[in-house]
Amino acid sequence: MARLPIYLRALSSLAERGTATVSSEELAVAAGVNSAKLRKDLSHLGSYGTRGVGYEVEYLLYQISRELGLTQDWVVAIIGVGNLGRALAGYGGFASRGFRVAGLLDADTATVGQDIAGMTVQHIDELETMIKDHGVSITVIATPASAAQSLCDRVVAAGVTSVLNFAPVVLSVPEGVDVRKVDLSIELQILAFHEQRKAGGPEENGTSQYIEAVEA
Amino acid sequence: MARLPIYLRALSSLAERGTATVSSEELAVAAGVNSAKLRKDLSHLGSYGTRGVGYEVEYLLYQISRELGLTQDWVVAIIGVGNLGRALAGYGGFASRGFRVAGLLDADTATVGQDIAGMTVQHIDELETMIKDHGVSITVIATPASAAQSLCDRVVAAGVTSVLNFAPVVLSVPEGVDVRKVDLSIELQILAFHEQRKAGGPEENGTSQYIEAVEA
DNA sequence: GCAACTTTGTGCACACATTCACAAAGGCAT
DNA sequence: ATGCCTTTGTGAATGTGTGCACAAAGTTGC
Ligand SMILES: NC(=O)c1ccc[n+]([C@@H]2O[C@H](COP(=O)([O-])OP(=O)(O)OC[C@H]3O[C@@H](n4cnc5c(N)ncnc54)[C@H](O)[C@@H]3O)[C@@H](O)[C@H]2O)c1
Ligand SMILES: NC(=O)c1ccc[n+]([C@@H]2O[C@H](COP(=O)([O-])OP(=O)(O)OC[C@H]3O[C@@H](n4cnc5c(N)ncnc54)[C@H](O)[C@@H]3O)[C@@H](O)[C@H]2O)c1
Repeated sequence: MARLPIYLRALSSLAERGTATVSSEELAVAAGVNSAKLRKDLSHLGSYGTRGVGYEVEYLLYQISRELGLTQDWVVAIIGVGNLGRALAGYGGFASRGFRVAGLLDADTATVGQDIAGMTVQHIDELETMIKDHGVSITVIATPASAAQSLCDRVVAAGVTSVLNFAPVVLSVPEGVDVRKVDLSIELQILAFHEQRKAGGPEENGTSQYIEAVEA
Repeated sequence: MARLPIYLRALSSLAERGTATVSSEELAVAAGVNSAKLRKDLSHLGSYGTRGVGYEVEYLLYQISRELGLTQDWVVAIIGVGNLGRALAGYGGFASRGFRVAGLLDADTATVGQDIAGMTVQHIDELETMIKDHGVSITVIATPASAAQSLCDRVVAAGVTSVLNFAPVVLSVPEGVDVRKVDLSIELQILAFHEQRKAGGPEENGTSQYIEAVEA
């Protein structure tokens, strides 16, 4: 379930504050969801709550981590070390959740060899070698859209079955490979859509030059 | 509908290639969705297709842009000019869709005054002034989690009703304000979850030190 | 021990999204 | 014109997610 990471974060925050147990209602508020939904989500992992009391924070933390596969480390490679790739490379939020960046790869000869966040950028020709040698299981693509599909094909051919894509293209992959997409432009467009609704209201017209006939 | 931006991108790509009309089937493949779903989505905007032929690319492009509110410009402010904020500031994909970055704001005195992507970083104290003077309608928060909620409160108080949040916290806002969240760590965790499923399969056990009793 | 209280886990109803399948609609060739 | 062929738009069936509401379960106080 896609909400487990949010619960995990809320629980971590509670654990740091020294809270021992938490009710579904409290945790739901912290996670920004309905308490019934939270209980239903958690019940899918098993019965980890105590009626009349709530959930033991540390125990639930462990169970969710295990369910998400965070009790083991995952090896990540970042392809494309431009503006975005650099930001990702230097981001501390990955390592803290068991995601280890094994390497950075780029095609630009001026970028290859640079030291970024304690790593040396390698040439994209090393891609397959790096995946095999470091046991990379998740690949992040942060290149221009034009290069994304062929790079995706290469990492899939090298055995990677999880890809996080920042390029604004729909990647096509064989069955069994998971692609998740982060597209800031789409997020902004969705905000703009709602913003327009709020401002304009339900005034449905203004097709301007395209309208030719109107029915009664 | 959240898929319209994807259709928009596919259509733009077709338009560049000089395609005049496209069938729901072709467009669905390009967007990575089912063709019936695509037709139903488009039918919510009105009847813009021609039976036996398909959809006129330019016309549909305009209709979707209008529906999404992209026929007007939206003014964006970016708060927090760190690793991520810099990448966003320099990203060309915003301007090309009618999102104009009006300003960059930060609290760090070493960052304030720097020129980034043709803009001078302003001090966060200028936040309210900037929002009013430039008519900012969408705010991007790219600060550490600890500062996000109070900054969010400030922009909402200043009249902004759309926020794109990169900080790993659940922002609480009054009704009528839209918040969208981009959380890379969550994306990676979801990939890890599926990766574990693929590798481990349905071997459900291994609760290790926590297990105490097992039923038959 | 017992009763009152709290909180979980879940049955149920409802809303919404997805997909299939097909009739109606329009273009095109003859 | 006429009939065939393609493709839309949508009814209906199915699936999925959400939230209410409550009984069962467990705790705490007396
Ligand atoms: N910067 C942002 O805030 C932002 C926001 C949304 C989406 N994106 C998307 O993320 C991607 C990267 O954005 P960016 O701003 O970092 O772009 P960028 O141009 O700064 O960086 C792209 C990097 O990819 C490298 N590259 C190009 N072809 C390659 C190849 N075949 N193999 C390996 N590396 C290759 C380039 O050398 C460059 O270093 C783009 O697709 C962009 O649309 C970026
Ligand atoms: N870098 C990434 O790839 C990445 C990935 C996922 C999430 N994030 C999240 O995005 C946010 C920013 O990440 P980053 O890597 O750019 O961090 P960063 O530390 O590089 O940048 C944060 C910036 O915010 C500024 N800031 C702090 N408090 C402020 C305030 N009160 N008002 C205005 N500005 C303030 C700081 O001066 C700094 O310039 C963080 O919450 C991080 O968790 C980053």
